[in-house]
Amino acid sequence: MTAEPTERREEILALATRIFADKGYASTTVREIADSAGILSGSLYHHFPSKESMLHEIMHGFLDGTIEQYRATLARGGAPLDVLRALVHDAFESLGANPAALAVMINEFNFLVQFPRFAYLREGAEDTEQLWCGVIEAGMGTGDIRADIEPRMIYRFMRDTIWISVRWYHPDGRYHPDQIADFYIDVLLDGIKTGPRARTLGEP
Amino acid sequence: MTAEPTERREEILALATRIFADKGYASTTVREIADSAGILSGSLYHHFPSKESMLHEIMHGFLDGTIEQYRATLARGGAPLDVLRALVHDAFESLGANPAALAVMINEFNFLVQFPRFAYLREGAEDTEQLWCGVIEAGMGTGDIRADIEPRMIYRFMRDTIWISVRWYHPDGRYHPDQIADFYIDVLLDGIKTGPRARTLGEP
DNA sequence: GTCTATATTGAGATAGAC
DNA sequence: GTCTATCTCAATATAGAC
Repeated sequence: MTAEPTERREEILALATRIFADKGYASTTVREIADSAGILSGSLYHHFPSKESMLHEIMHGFLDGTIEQYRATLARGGAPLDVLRALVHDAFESLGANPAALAVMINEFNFLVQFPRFAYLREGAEDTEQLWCGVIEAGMGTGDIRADIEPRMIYRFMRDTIWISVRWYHPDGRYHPDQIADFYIDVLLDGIKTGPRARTLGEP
Repeated sequence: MTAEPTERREEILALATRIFADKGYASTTVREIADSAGILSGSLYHHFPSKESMLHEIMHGFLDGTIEQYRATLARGGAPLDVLRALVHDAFESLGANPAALAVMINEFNFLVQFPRFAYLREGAEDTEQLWCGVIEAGMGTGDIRADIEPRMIYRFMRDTIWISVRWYHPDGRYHPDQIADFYIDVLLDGIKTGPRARTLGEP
């Protein structure tokens, strides 16, 4: 059931991820996946027990990877605002590393999370929320972040605005994920109005 | 083909909109829609020629409604920052009026827009983008909005962050769309850092 | 306006040869 | 590891009675 990760498997899974991201999981047929891999649909079942198992692998891979990165950042410690900046960088990095997997995640999450066999999605999301909110609350404690908003609202606002950028992000574009992260942090912390706090994309 | 809008039709379309929003268009069956209306699947075809025609009606209804509102706001004129605020209010109003229709729109847009018969989606999106960008550029001209970012980036950032809030917005919640709009404008224009420009949700 | 009954297609999945 | 061939089921849609 949990087959060893061969190169061919990974290759097919990457193809499936892209198609799921483009068309949506439900609208994707196993025949399309097989076509893109240059094989027939039946041959897919040598690598994966089902279409859904591919989705599980994609979700698990993405969730586990990002959470691990967040924990490492948190473990390094630092001032709340700095940790928050680092988390934003982590998020954009995972976005840049596998935009298709993230697209699948944000497109299918709400629908899948209702099924018991996808319960791990909710757990992962809640763990992540706890982690971010802890940092935001710390920032409110030090007076760096406005405390008149619920930390959860700030977190979800940040998460969604970062994640949604996958819809226009192109890995081959002119900006590196780190640049985009810096820019995003500026806009989020200082707003889009003119003022002395603003910083441009051109600066390092 | 284009049937007159009876009450029963509208009722069924509203039910379909909610289910499309919850499960996704592709994962929704005509049987589920019929079930929720208390009829059998075959009976749906007395009201609509196909499942896809329901989707078209939902999309058209939402797009046409919001664009009309935007145009009316623009026609009233005013200072760029004030018009921008009014547009944000419009957006949250259309979100509050029919969250399910908006959810369908943002969930299915990217997939559907590739099909020629959904080309009007792209046209509507482009018209809207032009409209907002004109206001943003005017705001840059008056020096109210930082001019080191492309207007299109600002627009898409605003649009996506507003639209995505449909995922946690509850029509029966404690906040009126206008309140949320005010709050959003504050955060977007002034950022989440502490400072004299910040305003709380409590104020009118 | 809804039901009964059914046509038709396309999907995910399987068994065994190569 | 892939192909051939096929099974099975569920989905959209239709025709005509009530």
